[in-house]
Amino acid sequence: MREAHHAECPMDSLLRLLMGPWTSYIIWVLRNEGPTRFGELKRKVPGISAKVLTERLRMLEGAGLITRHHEPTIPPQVTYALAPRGEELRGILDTLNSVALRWRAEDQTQQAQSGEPTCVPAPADKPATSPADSKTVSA
Amino acid sequence: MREAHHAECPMDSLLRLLMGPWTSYIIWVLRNEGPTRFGELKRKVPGISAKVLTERLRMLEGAGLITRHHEPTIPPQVTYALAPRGEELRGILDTLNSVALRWRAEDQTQQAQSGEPTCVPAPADKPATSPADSKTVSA
DNA sequence: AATTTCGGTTACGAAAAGATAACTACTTTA
DNA sequence: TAAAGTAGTTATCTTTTCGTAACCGAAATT
Repeated sequence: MREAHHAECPMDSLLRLLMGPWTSYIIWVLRNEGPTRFGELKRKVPGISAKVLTERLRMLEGAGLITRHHEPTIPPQVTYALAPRGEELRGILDTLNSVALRWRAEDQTQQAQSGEPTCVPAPADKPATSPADSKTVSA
Repeated sequence: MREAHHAECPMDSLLRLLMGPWTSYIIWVLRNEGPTRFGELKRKVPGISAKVLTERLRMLEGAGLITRHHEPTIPPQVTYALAPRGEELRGILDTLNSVALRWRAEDQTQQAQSGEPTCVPAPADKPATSPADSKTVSA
């Protein structure tokens, strides 16, 4: 019902995709941690259930934002990573993050990020598989 | 429950704010149409109910993204507009829109935006953002 | 031999969100 | 006099979503 109203708008579709409660956080974790396995991802996203995590992952995969690599070993290993399109989102997420950081700093009218948890652990993230730096920093 | 997990992350808070079903669309309309009255806004967002629209508007206002100008005339006129912080989001929304547009074009592997509805009517938007008349009645 | 691990899926109940409609106050219009 | 319009609010009902728990197969571990 909600997706039938103005789904013809590309941005709205994208926004609608990114809109789910955990969606952005999952992308954020993948962005910061690099390729991550299901269980580890679940551990990284504190309160999420396997059901919702699977659901979001499937949605994201269907949208081409992440990839799913299934290693059919006996304890199966499923690794998720940002797809090229997910990588394209990095610039936007970074910009959004800087805006959010700035606003918070303005709200505090004082120190921006002193000992504050920044959610983005390190600028030098794990070069797990994608050594390609943010080449799509558009904004 | 959902907002207690990692609400300390500025970006997640912002994402969480932008996340609501109609939220982004409202900002988008305000961005494209300029200051808009409640009824007109409701007409611009096809399937929204007054309840949800009010709720989103209040939330957005509380976050400082939009302003609410209440003219206490007899048929009351309430006009909503992007606040400075809402304006700051324009770049991000534009980038996101261009990404969405590009992806859609890639999906079609052919013409990008021929006769497609673009959701962003005109780059030359209404300059009605003068802060002189927006008193911001504050809740 | 039984349990644990891994990456899920399924069913079920609870909770949250949303839709709908009625109602507010006041003026203008028919 | 009655209806419409403006900007909502409130209540109730329905829909959707979410969390929890159980379960899956097979191999490794205890």
